[in-house]
Amino acid sequence: MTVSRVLNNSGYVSMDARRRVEAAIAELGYVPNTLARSLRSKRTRTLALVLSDITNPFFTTVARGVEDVANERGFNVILCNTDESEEKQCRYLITLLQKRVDGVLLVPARSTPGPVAWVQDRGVPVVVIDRRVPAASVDVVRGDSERGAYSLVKLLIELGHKRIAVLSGPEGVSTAADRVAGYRRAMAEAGLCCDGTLIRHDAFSQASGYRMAQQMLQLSPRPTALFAANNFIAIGAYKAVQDAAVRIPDDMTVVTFDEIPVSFVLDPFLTVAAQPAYDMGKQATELLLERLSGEATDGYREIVLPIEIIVRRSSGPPPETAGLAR
Amino acid sequence: MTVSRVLNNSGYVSMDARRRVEAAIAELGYVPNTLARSLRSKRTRTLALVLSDITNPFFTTVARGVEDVANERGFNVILCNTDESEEKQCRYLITLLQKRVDGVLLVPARSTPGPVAWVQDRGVPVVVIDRRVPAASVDVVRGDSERGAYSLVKLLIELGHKRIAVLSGPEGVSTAADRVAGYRRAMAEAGLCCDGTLIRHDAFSQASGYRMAQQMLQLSPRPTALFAANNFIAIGAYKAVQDAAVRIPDDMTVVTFDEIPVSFVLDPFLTVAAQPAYDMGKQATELLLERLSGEATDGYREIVLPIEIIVRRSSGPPPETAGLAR
DNA sequence: CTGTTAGCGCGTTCAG
DNA sequence: CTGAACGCGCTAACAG
Repeated sequence: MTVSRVLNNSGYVSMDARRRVEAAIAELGYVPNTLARSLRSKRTRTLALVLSDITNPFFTTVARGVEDVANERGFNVILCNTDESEEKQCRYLITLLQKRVDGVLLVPARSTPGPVAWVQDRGVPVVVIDRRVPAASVDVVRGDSERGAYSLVKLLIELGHKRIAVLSGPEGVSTAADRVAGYRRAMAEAGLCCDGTLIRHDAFSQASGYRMAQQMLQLSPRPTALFAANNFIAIGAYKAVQDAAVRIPDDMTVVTFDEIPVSFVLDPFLTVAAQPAYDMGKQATELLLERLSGEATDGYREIVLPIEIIVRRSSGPPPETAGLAR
Repeated sequence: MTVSRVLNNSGYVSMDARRRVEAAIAELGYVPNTLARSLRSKRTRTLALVLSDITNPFFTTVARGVEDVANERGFNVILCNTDESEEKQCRYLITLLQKRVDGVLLVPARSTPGPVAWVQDRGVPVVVIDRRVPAASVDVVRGDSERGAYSLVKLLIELGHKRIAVLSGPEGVSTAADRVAGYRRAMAEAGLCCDGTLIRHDAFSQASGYRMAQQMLQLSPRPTALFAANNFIAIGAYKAVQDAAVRIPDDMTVVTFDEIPVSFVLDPFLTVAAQPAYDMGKQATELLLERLSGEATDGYREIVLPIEIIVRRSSGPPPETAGLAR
C-alpha cells in the first residue's frame, strides 16, 4: 500500500519510507502493471485513433494533433489503420473495446451509423473525425467539404473554365460526396451543366487519380480543369496529365483538396482547398477528453472547420481564353 | 466458468449451455475484458513496434510486414513513433512495459545498448530492426548497408565518377555510418581520395537533404555525383539540384538508399539501393514470435538481408566524359 | 459436462 | 503515517 502511495504521489508517506521504496524500485527494476491498475480503476488512460490511411500525410498530421493533446493530458494513443475497409475497422473496434480504451477517435470507413453506435452502446464515447455519419448521434469534427469545394470550383469558373471535371473518392464516404455536392452547387449557380461524364468516383488513391484523369483526357471536348477530391487523387491525376504531355496550367488546370507536403516534388505546386488537419485532430481530442471528464454533458456537437483556398501556379484560365484573360 | 469455456473454445460445454451463453452475450453486448484476461494469463498477445519516423514509406512498409505476420498469428501491434528522439523512445518503452506487451520490435533512435538492455532485463524479448546496436546482445534484422553502399558507389566509379559526395544521416545511427563506410571502401579500392568535405552527416530528412546538396553544389570543383543515404535525403537533394538548374543525370548523378514510392513524382526516377522493407518487418516479427513461443532458444541471431541495386535514369557518366562513355 | 476456489497486481476503504 | 481486507474480471486447477 505504501508502495502504491509512493507511485501515485497520493496520501501521506514518510520521507524514510519513500526513500526505501524508491531504492527497492530501482534495485528490482520494478515497472508498475497498467493492466492491474486499469482493472481496478476502470480507466486505461488510453485513446484509440482509428483512421483510414496511415500513408496519407493528411491523416498523419491529424494523428500528430491527437497525440500532442493526448500526451499533454497524460493519455496514450493507439493508432489503427483500416485501409478504408469496414471489416478491418470492425475487427479493430472489437479489439479496442476488449482493451478497454477510454474513448475512440474514428475516421469511419463508411458513412454508416452502425459501428459508431456499437461502440457507444458499450459505454465508450466516440468522436468522429473528418467525415459525417448521417444517422448517428455523435460528436463530429470535420472540414467544410461542401463549401471548400464550392469555393474552389467557383474560382475555376471565374477564371473562365466551363468544362470542369471532378475526380472524387468512394461514394459511400461523406467527404467524397460533399465535395461533389459543392462542385454541383458552383456549377449550377453559374448555369453550367453538370455533365455526369465529368463526375467520377473511385478510391482515394494515387492509382485511381491516375485512372480517372486518363479517362478525362480522352474525352472530347476535353475538360479544361480537373478538381481532385483529395491529395492522393491529385498526385495521380497530375502524373497522368504530365504523362500525356499536357502542360499545367497552360493546357490544363489542376486543383485539389488537402495539402500536398513539399516532399512530393510537384512543380508547379497545386492550387488547393487546405484543411486544418492538425487542428482537426487537436479539437477532436479536446472534445473527447471533455466528454471523458464529464465536463461536456450537453448534446452532441458538430464542429465544422473552415477551409482555406490557397492559389498557386497549377491554376490558370482555360486555353481558349488564355490570351484574353492574362 | 462455463462462459469462459465458451469464449475460449476450451474444455467441454454442452450444446445447450453454449447456446444460452451466446444468446446472453448478444443480448447484453458483452465484450470480454482483455485486461483481466492478461492479468491472469500474464500474456497480452500484443507486440510493440517502435520506429523512428512514421511518415517515411520505408518504415510504413516495414510496419505492414510486422502487422501482417502478427495478425495472422493472433497478435495485435501497438505502433509508436519516436521521431529519432531518444527521450521519446524512452518514454514509449516505459509505457509499453507498463502495458505488458509480450515483445518489442525496435528501430533504435541511437545505436546505444542501454534501452535494449533495459527492456530485456525486465523479461521482454526485443528484436532490433534496420539498425545495429553494437554492444547489445539482441536479435537483429537489417539490410546490408555497408555492402549496398559499396555496390552503389562502385557503380558510380565505373561510370567514371571521381568526385562523389555522400549525404548521410545522424552519426549515431548505424545505417548512416555503415553507408558512409561502404562509400569509403569503394572509394579507397579505386584509389580515390575520400575528401572529408564530400562526406556530410545530418538528419534523415528532406530538409537536411536539401541543405547538404546545396553545400555540395557550391563546392568547386563540384562533385559529379550525389549519394543520398536515405529516401528523404534524396528527395531534398533532388530538389536542391533542380532548383539550382543543374540537370539530372547530364550534369549531376543522384543515387539513393531506400525506394521512393511512385507517388513522389520524381522524374527521372532515381537509381537506388533498395532494401526489402516488407520482408524486414516480416522476418523480425517471425523471429520475435519464435522467441515468445520458446522455439528459438539458441544464441542471438543477426539476419542481414541483401540489398538490390536498381539502375534507373538518374545516374550517368560525369559531364566531362559524357561524350566518350555513351 | 459444470461449478468452486483461488489469485493475477493494483487501489479504495477503513482501522490502526 | 501505515497496513489489512476486499474486489476489479478472468482463468488454472480441482472437485463434483
